[in-house]
Amino acid sequence: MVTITLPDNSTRSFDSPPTVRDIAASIGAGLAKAAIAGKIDGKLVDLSHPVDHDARVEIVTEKSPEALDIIRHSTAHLLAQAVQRLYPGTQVTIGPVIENGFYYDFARPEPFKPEDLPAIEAEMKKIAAEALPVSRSVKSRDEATKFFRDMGEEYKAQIIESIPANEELSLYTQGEFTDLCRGPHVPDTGKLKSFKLMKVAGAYWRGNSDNEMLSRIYGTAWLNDKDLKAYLTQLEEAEKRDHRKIGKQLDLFHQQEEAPGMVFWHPNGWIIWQQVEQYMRRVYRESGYQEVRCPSILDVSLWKKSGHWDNYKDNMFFTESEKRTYAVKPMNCPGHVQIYNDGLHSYRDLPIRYGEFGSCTRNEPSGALHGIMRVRAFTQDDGHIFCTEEQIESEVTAFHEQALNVYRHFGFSDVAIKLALRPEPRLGSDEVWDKAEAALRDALRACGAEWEELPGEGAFYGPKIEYHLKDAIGRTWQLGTMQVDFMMPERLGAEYVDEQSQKRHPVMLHRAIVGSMERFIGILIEHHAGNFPAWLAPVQAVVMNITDAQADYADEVAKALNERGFRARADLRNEKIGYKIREHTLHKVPWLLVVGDREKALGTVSVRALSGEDMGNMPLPEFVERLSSAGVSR
RNA sequence: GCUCACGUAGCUCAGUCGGUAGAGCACUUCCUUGGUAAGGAAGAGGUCACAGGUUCGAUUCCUGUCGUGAGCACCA
Repeated sequence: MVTITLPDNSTRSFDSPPTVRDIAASIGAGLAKAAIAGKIDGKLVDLSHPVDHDARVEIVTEKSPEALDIIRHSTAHLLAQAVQRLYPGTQVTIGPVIENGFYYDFARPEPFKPEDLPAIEAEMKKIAAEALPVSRSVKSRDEATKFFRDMGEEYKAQIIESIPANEELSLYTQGEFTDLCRGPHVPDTGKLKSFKLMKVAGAYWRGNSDNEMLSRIYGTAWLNDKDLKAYLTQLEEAEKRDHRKIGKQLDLFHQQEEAPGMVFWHPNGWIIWQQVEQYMRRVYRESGYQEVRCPSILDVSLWKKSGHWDNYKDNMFFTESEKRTYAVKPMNCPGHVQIYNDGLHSYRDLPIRYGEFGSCTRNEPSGALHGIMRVRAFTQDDGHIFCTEEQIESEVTAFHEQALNVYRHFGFSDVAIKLALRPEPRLGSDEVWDKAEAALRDALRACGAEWEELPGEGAFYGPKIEYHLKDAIGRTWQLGTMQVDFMMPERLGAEYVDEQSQKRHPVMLHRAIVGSMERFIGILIEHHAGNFPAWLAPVQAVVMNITDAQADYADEVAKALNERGFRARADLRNEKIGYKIREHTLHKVPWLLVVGDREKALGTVSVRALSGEDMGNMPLPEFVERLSSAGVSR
């Protein structure tokens, strides 16, 4: 006798152990049909799983939060089966669920091509239509290894060898295809309806670049066609926001072959940069930083002392002169330590905070470059705080507040915090790392923040807090960082004199809010889809005359606006007003001012917002007042 | 760096099964002076990424280099 408790706390008894499917059927035929999997005491299982003891059981249907992952995982198997039907001899490896879909890595001499995808997808649809039942079986380690070796599936055999001995090995079979898998899976392939293969790519076996490259196929899968379509639409939306495209449309910057991973900022783009920089400069000032500036190249000996040479020499640029080797600086911290070291410091001076818009150059691998988001020459809003251990907490909490304010100011309100812990390899003893990690945890706790911990993700000299922001279409970007560093001051000989006249090493905090200016502007472009808030817009207003008769007045209006600190231009071209409006709308100018005979006679402007909204006719001073009160000139 | 794809006018793209290229927009000139998302006409503009090879002939085919894109790996 087995007693089952359902989520509504009702119970059902069975004479012999029922399967999850039996339980669903006993509740209703409709539920049995909709069932995808089950949960026994919170653990996900297949529908065919027997329940041999009293337990709480839940039927997983499309409405359950777990359903999507199961469907995606099963769709990955569907892909593998289709591939093996069409390309016999292809070895299967792994096929996990990822955000929005799944992938499967295959081993074969010829990698898959984009042209192969339609045929594979068609075969998947065919297998889904066959509605093959999916069955689970358990094999011993030796049996399973032999099973896959006999089929020529060397990678699967290797995976089995890496699974801990105490774990059960389960196999899932659908038709002629069997895969090693933890499960659970849908009961039959007919449950898989809304999927699409997206792209092919190379990927290393076990994620290690020393291993052979496999051929990966990415796919997306959803509960229904409507969700699938919505996802594809969202991808199109992301494509429209691409900063490389908008950067070209709005004439913000360009990149060219002779300077891979570097940016040529055009006048429009540089205005945005300056707005961001001036704003961040104010943040430095208001939070007690002194702005400094360091040389771009420094003798390589300094980078050997700091540890950067050991860890990053392959990613640094070097230059030589008169038998000395210099490194183009990849970071600003050693420079800031030199400024700190030039003079004697008392404990009374601490904390000392230096800020710099520091230009860094790193020889990033060519494959890592991406528009202005990942470049070789970039500028950080980089700051370093020299303080005592006791001051860490208050410095970190103050920074935290400041960072959140900045993000809000730029229109980001959804911020997640992560704490990256000690990596391999690293500098320093475990005791020092314990201390550094504890200091950051304490500070976060003091801020009342919630955070996620990322083991192994810290910098080689210290752990770091990371700020991850969500943009307008739900993508996340890591921006700010706060890192505690007990190593660098000692390595580079930074000291202060304490109350007992003893020399001691200060703690160094590395911090950035927007991180790379290039990347941040790229993110701003995509977040706003090019429709910048007026304070960032390269051109805030364009004054357009209707006919030549108002050219002088339009010019006057533009001049008056410029004199009041706004970025305004007059468009006096001999074009129809509709043409000018279209053009400046496409260039995303926040305000379009139309002046004809009426406006000229009355000294007014006719205002049109970027959205197309007609804001009516108003005297120029009133328009200026509106801009000022909207905080546009900051 | 690795795998695959791509590189044609300022931009977006077509095209050439090997006979040195075309559209729209932008640009220049002229006509038009028009009230809220494209008025008309004419003109100019390209060593088809670069370097080799095959060929009577290469933008087209082959090889290499550089760059770009999508992933992987990397991201102090």
